[in-house]
Amino acid sequence: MTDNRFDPSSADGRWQRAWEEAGTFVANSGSDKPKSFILEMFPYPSGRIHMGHVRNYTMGDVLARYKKMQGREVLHPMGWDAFGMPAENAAMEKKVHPGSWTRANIEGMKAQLKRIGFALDWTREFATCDPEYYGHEQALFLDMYEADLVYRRQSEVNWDPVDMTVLANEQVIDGKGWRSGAEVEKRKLDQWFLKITDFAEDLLDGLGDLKDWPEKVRLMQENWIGKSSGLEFSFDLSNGEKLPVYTTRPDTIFGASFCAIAADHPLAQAVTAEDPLAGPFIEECRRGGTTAAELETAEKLGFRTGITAKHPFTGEAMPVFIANFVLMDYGTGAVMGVPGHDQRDFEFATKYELPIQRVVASDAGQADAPMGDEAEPGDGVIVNSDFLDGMSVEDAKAEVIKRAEADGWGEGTTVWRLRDWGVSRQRYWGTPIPFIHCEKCGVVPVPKDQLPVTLPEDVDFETPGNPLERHATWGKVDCPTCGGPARRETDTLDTFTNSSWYFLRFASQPEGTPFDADEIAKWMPVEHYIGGIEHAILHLLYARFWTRALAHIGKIDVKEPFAALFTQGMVTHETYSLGDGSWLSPDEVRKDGADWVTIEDGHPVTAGRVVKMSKSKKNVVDPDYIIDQYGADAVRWFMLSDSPPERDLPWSESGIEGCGRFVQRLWRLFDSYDPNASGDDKPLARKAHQAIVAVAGDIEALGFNKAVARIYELTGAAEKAEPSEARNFAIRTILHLVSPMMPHLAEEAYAKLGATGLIADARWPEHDPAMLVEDEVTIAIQHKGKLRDTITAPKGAPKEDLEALALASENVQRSLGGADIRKVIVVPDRLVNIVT
RNA sequence: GCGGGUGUGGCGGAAUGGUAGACGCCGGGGACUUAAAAUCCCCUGAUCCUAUAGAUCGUGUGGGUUCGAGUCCCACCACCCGCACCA
Repeated sequence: MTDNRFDPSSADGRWQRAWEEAGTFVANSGSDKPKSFILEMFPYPSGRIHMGHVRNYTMGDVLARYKKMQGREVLHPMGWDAFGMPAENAAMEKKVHPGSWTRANIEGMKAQLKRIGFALDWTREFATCDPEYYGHEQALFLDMYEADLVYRRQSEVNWDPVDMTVLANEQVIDGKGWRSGAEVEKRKLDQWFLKITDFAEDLLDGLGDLKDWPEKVRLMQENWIGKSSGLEFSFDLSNGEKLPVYTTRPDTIFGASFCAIAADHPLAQAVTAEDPLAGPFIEECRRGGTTAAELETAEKLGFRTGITAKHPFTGEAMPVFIANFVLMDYGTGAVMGVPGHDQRDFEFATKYELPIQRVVASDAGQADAPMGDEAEPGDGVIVNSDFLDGMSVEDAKAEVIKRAEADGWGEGTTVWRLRDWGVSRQRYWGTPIPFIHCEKCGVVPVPKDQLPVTLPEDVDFETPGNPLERHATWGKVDCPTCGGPARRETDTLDTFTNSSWYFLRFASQPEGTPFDADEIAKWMPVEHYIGGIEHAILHLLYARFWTRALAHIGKIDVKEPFAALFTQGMVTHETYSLGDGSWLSPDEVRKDGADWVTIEDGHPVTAGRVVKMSKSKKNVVDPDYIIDQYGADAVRWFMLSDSPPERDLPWSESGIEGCGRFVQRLWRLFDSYDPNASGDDKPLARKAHQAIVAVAGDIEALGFNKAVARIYELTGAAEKAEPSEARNFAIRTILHLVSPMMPHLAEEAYAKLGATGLIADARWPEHDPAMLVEDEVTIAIQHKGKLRDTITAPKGAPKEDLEALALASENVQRSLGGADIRKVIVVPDRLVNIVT
């Protein structure tokens, strides 16, 4: 009895070793082939590879293998985004060192990745927590410092007054510290910043060149950078001072009825000295977290300062409020309130009973139309505004700016929503910021020959806060300038800096320097960058910024790091819960008829919504376990099938079973290959040629689900066909088309069919253009916009013939019922539509 | 709250403004088998019907443009992602 089953448990490892021994996927920068740099966002070593990683890396892998088949020299590397908070949390909870926890995770996850058979160049692997890597990062940071792209200033953090520690936004839950439960306060600290705003205009302009980025990501970045033009001017205040404000709606200036300033505005501080009630209000504003979402959803609160501002045109005295929704970081930290045409101002004015004046209307006749129960921020005609009356919003903006500039009390300015990037973290497990504080010399950079500034190993996490700060000796150094006693900077860099240049280190990793510009030039930009949509703004913007900054200081000659971006969807799974709200994992439940019950004792289970796999909801499946059952190729196939890659992929047991079956189905098809078969089968040969073109197109567009569907179709056709040369051609074609997706099965079958060498080194099949064209097409016939019949006609048949054939149809005649034909629309090779 | 996205059979989805539901999963029926697994074949949006080479309805909801709309336009609903210290 011949065993015609494919056995992944022996084949997977065998071919993975074969690739490794042959160095099949080691990138050769010296090759004269055209280069392709395929990159997926590197993982944080959290402990185990999850299905989301598998999906992400499978997509990149198919592309990498496909590009290789197209004759490209491919760089497809992997590494570890290894700094970050979870390692410190593990240290606190499990009493393990963040470093050893991270290293152990990397080892385990690397083994998991290797089992999936990814075409990765492991020779370039590194972790961002390697002193070598972060040392180079420190050098680059110092380069940026020298180029005046780094500075220090005060900035707010979430402060836990009980744990006496800085909290990440994630650690603030409903305004309270996650561990202590104490009400979080905003506190100002001296912190390090990168001048990303220097590149605001360029980062915005650059989006226009990113044709192969999703439109939505470009839009999000555009809105994030937030270029706006408006008027900056000063109100004369009743206390004799001036209050500079910025507005994007100078056209509505006649509708202004109050001014609002941020709680940490200098004027607010001044008010505190005179009004005993101001202090407590500012304290109130200081409570709670620092996130924009929190600030904007919080109730709008104001404090009447008693100061008034004089309207520049009407001379009217308007009250000045301290308000919790005004941001000190944006514009001047003060705004004019126009309740009629700004929703936030509207709510504020309603609450504090301030006048709401219409100054924009749908037309001039509507000047006295009453305001509804919300603001009207839209376009219209200016009314009730003296010399602006009758102008469009746009003209009025220009007119007010013109008058302000002519009269010298204000000027048109551009303001960016984008703020400089605060990179200071008061944490241990990150890149030490390479500076030294000297009482005599101030803030002094660590000399480059003393890099890397490495993290001390002997740290404790018994108490919250930054272990670097309380380390007995690490911080004590001599000042590099004067030699006197000094202290190391204890802040570490935001982990987003680690991921802002790792792709450059993948492309080139010399020993003494971060990278070599000539090597970089060979590989960059990344041809395809694949990762989650959650990185649409921050990571991608920071990486674009670092690339520009490094180009600006002459380190590289690359403008945009990622030529094409693809954002893949999440892997989701149904959730299971008991009545008490506790979650159950998929392997704790089974289906009993239409219901779900626990395997253990048959307790009824509620099957809940399909959501992203997460440990907290227990709706996870472990890749290792699935590979044990079905092999790597079935898992890879599942990751690519059915769901479009940019959308969520619902994991299902029946789905992976189907994939497992298809692996065997293909194996039987390959097994049925008859080298002695003869004879033609033109329709099948045509399908094969069409598939070569279609699957290539699908892969290049990252439409893996469509490529999969086409392979199913061709497989079905080949299975049904009688043995022939054409059928053999179809089988060989399927083998090649499927090889980037199911590489282990493909290698096994390739060898079985008598080929020498690896299919991983093979070329994408050639197609015959003459074989792509169909002879006959099916034409739809519509009457009254509905399908009445279909006819078969030669491709390219003239309109008159199609019309005649359509009218000859019995169904069509019945539908017409003798009605007069007014018009016949013929779309060649597609349809005939009869209009009566 | 602000910015961005998604919505099509029981499920995942396909469809340059031109035959809605390709392909897969589930389900039903049959073949093979002592039986099962595996495999193979057929059916599978809903309703009506004289059961058909018929009709009507149907792509989140409500309108609109068009000979023709899942696709374009307007308004809405639901869910998802991001909001600068999660990565």
